[in-house]
Amino acid sequence: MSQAPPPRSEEELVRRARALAGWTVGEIAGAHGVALPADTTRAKGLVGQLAERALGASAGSLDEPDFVALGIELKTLPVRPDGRPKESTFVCSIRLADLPDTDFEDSLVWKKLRRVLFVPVEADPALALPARRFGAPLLWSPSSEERAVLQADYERVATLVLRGEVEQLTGHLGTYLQVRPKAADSRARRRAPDADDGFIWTGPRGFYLRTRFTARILAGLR
Amino acid sequence: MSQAPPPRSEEELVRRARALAGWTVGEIAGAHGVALPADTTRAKGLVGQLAERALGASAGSLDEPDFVALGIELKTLPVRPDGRPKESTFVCSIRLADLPDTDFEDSLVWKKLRRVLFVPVEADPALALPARRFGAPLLWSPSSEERAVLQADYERVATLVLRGEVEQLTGHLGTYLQVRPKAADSRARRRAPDADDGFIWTGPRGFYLRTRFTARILAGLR
DNA sequence: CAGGATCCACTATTGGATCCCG
DNA sequence: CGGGATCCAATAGTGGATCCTG
Repeated sequence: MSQAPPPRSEEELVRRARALAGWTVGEIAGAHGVALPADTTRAKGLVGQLAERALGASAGSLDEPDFVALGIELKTLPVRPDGRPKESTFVCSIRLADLPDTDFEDSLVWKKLRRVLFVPVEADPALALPARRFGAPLLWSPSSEERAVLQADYERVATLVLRGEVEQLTGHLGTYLQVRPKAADSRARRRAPDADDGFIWTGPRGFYLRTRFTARILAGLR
Repeated sequence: MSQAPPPRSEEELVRRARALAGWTVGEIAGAHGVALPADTTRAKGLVGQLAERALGASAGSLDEPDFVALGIELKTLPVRPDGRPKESTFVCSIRLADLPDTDFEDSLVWKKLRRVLFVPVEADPALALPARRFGAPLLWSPSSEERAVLQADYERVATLVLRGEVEQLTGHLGTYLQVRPKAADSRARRRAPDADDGFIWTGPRGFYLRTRFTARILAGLR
């Protein structure tokens, strides 16, 4: 399986992403020697990982954006036939124990969202996975208003965790940044601080960008 | 059919509305000699008119709140078993021709929403109409934030009408104040200004309060 | 018709549950 | 597990259609 070298500049990364546009998932998978399951249920995440390979993302970066040297995070975005995103976008897991001690500026959320390369991919269920096409990429940074909303969403979550109210962390929270379960299944458990000095077990959660937020971004409504 | 005299003060109106709470629609209808259809489909609006009678609203006020002397508008609010409203709340019809010339301060929307007496009424489909109970009333005025949002919603509509874009007036518009059809049926037509000096025919529309807005109000989330 | 509203088929959104890879 | 995500049942929202009274 081939893996492209890291792009040396933002321009190079954007050139590569533009070159991807119009090709199908099947074509790109073939070019990189990646096998595609027939069933999309068995392929969750594969298109994202394929895009990483094709664009030269540093594989397995943990607390950093995908393109570490460029400070750019890569996100594939499943889009409907009309171009609007279908799903929310995973940002990062929530470290419940660290959250109250981490300012937004220093958070992984902010590190990843400061600059994002969105790569749309067709996700019409009527299209078989190999037939789906990559679309024109969008290199995005939040406006000051967007940043303020993201920060407010983050701080609301941090406050709840600080107060030990982790069970209030549901998908209802957040204007742009949403909180959702992030686990293989609902039986997974993590320790979280409780209201006193102890801890409680709760389901692991992640930060996601709401679909309507990425829809605004793609639509160029700034 | 009996009709209560107008209340002489806000306090008297609220006393009457509180006295209504707990009684059923059937009981109040009986007390006022009003017949109730068996079918709720044939009774649309009747509970609202019954509440007007019972509380002494000035019948047939047009461009004024129901209690003209008090400046208070009466709205019955159909609520689910858990107390949350089921439907949006009609405010007033949209006079398409006048809208662009009328500031929010002078609008019928603002005249009616400045002060509203909400009277909840059970609206669980499992309950027959006569068995549905009136709930505890809430005398409400918009906070400054709420007013600002209502005004922004209003002005967005006014702008679209001014530009002749009446076909953009759909239920999607508005954070708190929604635009919806307001007619006996979909064949009804009204004249509306077009982009030039002429007019086009379009369906009559009204301003409504979104269900989520009245839900916030009832929940006391201010 | 304007004011008082609700019905309901359809679509869109929600958010908890789940799946692959290394 | 953490990073890459999507699935899908249930709920909420939409808005056209409709109904009564004066």
